Amino acid sequence: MNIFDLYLDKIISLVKTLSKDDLIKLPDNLDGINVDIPPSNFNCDISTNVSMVLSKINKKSPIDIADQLIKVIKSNDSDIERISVAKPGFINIKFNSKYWNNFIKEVNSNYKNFGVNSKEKKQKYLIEFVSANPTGPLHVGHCRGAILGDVISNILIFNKHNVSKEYYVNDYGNQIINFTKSVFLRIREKLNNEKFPTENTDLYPGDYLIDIANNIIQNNKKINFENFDAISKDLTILAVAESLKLIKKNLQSLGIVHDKFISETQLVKNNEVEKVIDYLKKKKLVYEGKIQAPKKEDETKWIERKQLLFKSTNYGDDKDRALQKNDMSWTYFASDVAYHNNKLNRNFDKLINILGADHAGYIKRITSVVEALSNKKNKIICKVSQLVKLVKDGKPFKMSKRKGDYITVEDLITEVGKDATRFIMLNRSSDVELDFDFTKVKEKSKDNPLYYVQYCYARISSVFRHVELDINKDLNVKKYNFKYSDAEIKILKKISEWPKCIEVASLRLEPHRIPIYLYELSSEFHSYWNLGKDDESKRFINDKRKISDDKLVFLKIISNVIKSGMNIVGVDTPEKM
RNA sequence: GCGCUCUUAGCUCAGCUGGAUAGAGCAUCGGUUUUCUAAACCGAGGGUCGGUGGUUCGAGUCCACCAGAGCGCACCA
Repeated sequence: MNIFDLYLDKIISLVKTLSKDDLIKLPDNLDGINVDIPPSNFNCDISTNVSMVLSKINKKSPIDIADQLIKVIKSNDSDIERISVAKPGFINIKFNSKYWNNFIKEVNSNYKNFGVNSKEKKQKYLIEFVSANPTGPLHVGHCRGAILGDVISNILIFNKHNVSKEYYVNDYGNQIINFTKSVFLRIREKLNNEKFPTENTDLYPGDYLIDIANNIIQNNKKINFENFDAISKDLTILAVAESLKLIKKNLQSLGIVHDKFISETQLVKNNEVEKVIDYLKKKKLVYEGKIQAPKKEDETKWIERKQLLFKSTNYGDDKDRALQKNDMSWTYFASDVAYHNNKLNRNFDKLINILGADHAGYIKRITSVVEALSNKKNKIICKVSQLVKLVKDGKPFKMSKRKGDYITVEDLITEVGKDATRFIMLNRSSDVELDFDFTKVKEKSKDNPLYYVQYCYARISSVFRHVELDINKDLNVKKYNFKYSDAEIKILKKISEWPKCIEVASLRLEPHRIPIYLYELSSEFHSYWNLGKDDESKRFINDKRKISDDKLVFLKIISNVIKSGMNIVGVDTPEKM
């Protein structure tokens, strides 16, 4: 139940009636009309700009139109306490207590669906995220995209969409060969005491490879680790499986579970790459040609060569993209084309890809391919998560893959915990770089928004505990005819914004709006709570250790909104802290 | 050189797809605990929304140009 949308419908049907009776002229397009939250310094609940939109065509000032409209609006709505016109021509409405009683009743009895965007068409989504190379455990850099993807899924699921979460396993190509070689050398180190060549920069030096090597030795006693070429294929499968085990464990400790893992090697094996490229050739979108050197590049070093190219310039990319390497094997892009074709064949309504900032340049070519393959625009949405700058003790902290001194997800979770990581990573728009300060995130104080919101829920729980009620049980109130104070209505207004928050978060795939909303709601609640210090009548529990129904249902709906918000974010709401 | 993203208070950032007097937190200064949880609250100071033009009833928000920061620009994934 979105009160802003409901009122917008009301206003629109009202002006339509007026126009039928020839009392007012309407423009062709009514989309400009909206019903919004007024700034807090105006003492009213909702406001609308109708009169500004109607002003031009009626050749009257917005104020005059507004004066005309408020009489009609008021006489059509018994829930209005006060209606007024403000400066440029806004119509401001304040509701009476009957309205807020109905609101609170509605929210309490349908709390499970409060906030769900019911007008959105239910769709089938495929969201691909993380997809880090299976060459070792995840590190901090992967976290943001992982959490972003997970919470976007949660929002879509909350809105009753069908969502499939997928991880694309890049188990094909040079870096995998290097990885397998590194595992092989670690095995040799263990079995034959041959020193691992740490000076070779192509290899993976990390200590986790020793564990992987040990596991493989333990479980595969029959394999003869003499000749790399003889066993490289089998060893790749084993090594990737070990990596994926680590990655899945990392994801699990972040609270993330993917529905499906798709292997690049499998796509290549099934000839899906050839098939899709043949198809694109027939559509004249793949051809043999040359790529010119970018301006920056030293032209003497540039080797121009005929190769298979995809015509992404047809779709606005700056150059066509290579599909084959000079050894004729497929490029990463080629198998990604096949992967996206595979996605499209599974009949999803929308595809979502979550990418890291360093892959942002990749978006154009992949959206081009999806457009070419599906003949549809906007079938795929790519969402970029910007970098996370790590800060430790007030100083930037650089990770180096070379030295192997990067912070893994496991380190992060043991140090700051899953909930704090998720909440902090989401507390900013994904479009901006994020400072992740270890010392601050660990602090259990007001510096940390997670605890601020959790504390709000814990305070409400403590009231329920004191009056011996279960906060998790449904609350049945027989009669709603309460009188709420201005301070309480302020919070009810904030509650009424929850569906709007969800709507925008889901429409624009911006999950950060949820933690921000929860913080604001908590702030208003804490403020209200402290009123009880000076004024005993504002306390929830009275001197007879009882709580009245109005306060009880008021607390209940706040706690429900916090709980469903925190569920979407994927963090706990402890009843005691 | 090209592309993408960003620029809002001393610092870190919100700003609901164009609305009213631009908001939080931190930091600074000053207050509130015989109390349902002080992990909280209240108050004060702090702003040319990077710059210049444009679009319109109305711009932090949209467009153009300029400046600055980050990321990317092979047959690496």
